[in-house]
Amino acid sequence: MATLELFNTLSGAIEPLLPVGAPDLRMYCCGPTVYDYGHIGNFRTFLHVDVLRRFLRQGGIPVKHVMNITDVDDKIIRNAATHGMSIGSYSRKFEDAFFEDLDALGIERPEHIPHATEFIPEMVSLIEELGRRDMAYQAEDGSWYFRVANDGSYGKLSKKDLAHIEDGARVDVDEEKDAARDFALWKAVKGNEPQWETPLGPGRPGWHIECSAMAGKLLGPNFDLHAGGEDLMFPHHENEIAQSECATGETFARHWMHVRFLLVEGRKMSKSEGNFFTLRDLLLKGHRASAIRFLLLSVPYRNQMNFTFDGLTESTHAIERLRTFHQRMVKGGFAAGRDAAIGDLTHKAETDFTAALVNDLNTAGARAAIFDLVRAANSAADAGVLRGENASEILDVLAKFDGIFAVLQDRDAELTRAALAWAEKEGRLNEADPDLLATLAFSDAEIDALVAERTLAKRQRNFARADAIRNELLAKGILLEDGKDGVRWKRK
RNA sequence: GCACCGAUGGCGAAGUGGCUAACGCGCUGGUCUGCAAAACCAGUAUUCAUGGGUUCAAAUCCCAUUCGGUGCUCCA
Repeated sequence: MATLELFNTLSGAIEPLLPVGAPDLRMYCCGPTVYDYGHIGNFRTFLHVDVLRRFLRQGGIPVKHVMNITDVDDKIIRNAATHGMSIGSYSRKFEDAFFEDLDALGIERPEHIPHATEFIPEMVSLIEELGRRDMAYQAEDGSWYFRVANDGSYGKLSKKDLAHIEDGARVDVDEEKDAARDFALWKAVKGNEPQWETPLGPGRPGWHIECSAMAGKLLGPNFDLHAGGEDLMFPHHENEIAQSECATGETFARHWMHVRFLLVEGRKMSKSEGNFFTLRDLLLKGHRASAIRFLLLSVPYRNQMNFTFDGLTESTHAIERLRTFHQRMVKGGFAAGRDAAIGDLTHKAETDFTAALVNDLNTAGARAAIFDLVRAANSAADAGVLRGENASEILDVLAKFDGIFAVLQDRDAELTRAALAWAEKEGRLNEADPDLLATLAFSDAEIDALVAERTLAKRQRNFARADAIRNELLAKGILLEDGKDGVRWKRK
């Protein structure tokens, strides 16, 4: 397979991404700070990183992927206090929720998931090394800061005009720091906040040093790729580079991938705009996990994407079509043999699919290649030209597609039920869509009984009664489909 | 204020110098059906925000304008 060509923020150019110095591709992706439930903007980033790792592995490149969990920070401390919970149990709760959400969205687990609080000694030695190299200093209150002025290459990732930032009115003036843009490596303890006794003095780590310590420990001083949301580019990633490279003298990550922001209904997602959604919010409204995944992947990672409810409906329909087509191929019943023209189209779809992803992970293009195949194959099947061997070749291509997009297997109902069970436990069932609840409250047995009655009515050509039952079920969100093999029903 | 990104059909969106501007959804028509639904098929932008320029050739490059978004501060 051709080598993936991925945009590199550091160089500003599209470059091949290959493992260097190790058989597997070593990558680090900034994980969540577990202070609340994840929102769909968070998941857009993790979803696109998931596509990256799935595609690399599909191309035969093993991946060593590290994603951290920030389990101590100001927001966790604040929220835990207001909920009367310990820091540990509070962050644990949201970490568990985060992984449930990743599973619901079909996001694979990284190979390593380190917790910030487990790497305090590594952070301390990193800061000590920076101190020895005159890149860090301790302020009067005991906090440690990074001395930006001594780092000649500071700003190389975000290409900031540093002089301008220094003049900026929005940088807080901190009495403790030597320079406004110096950033905290180690925070001296305040009050009874969580703290660690270390050679640096008592305190807790700054945010940026966590990632440098964990990436350095698990991936080595230099590695292949560092990924994250675009907002992390500055200052977080810039600071990671500064700390790591000044301490080790080596290039930190060679390749940097940034996923662009998500808009919701055309505006930046924010609680005050009323367009802030967690994954759980959407599941409770009756949207399917698969549709959310598919929609968030439908726009390539480097483009800003507008998340809308119309888009969610569209994705739901698109997935239905793909699943129906997949079932048609699985079911088979085609004449033996192979049609050469369909075989060529199948091969072209596969080639186009891979070519799109090789080209800076063009997920929209990859999707289009598969829909081309769906249309061509359906036409061929309708015309009776599609043969058994064609179907199995097509299934291979669909497997390749689903190895990246992961939407063909229908786990949606199960995931929605899980979300409802969670809402019930949290006393938030009132946030669920009433229609969704009504539909789920209707038992399968009740539905089956009505469907049977309707089938009987139809056989007696009592269409008025049959249609009345169909409408009654429809009003409760149950759709009936009369197929050749009997009646199929599904919840809307 | 400074910096950066974007503007493609009803909606979402690919395409970044050269065949009829992908693909999805929607819509319209058709097949199927007792009628529907579902599924499938077909059709659906002479044109790429606006104005100028470069070129044999521009949605694609350059300049200006308008609008939208983002960063500079915790944020995926």
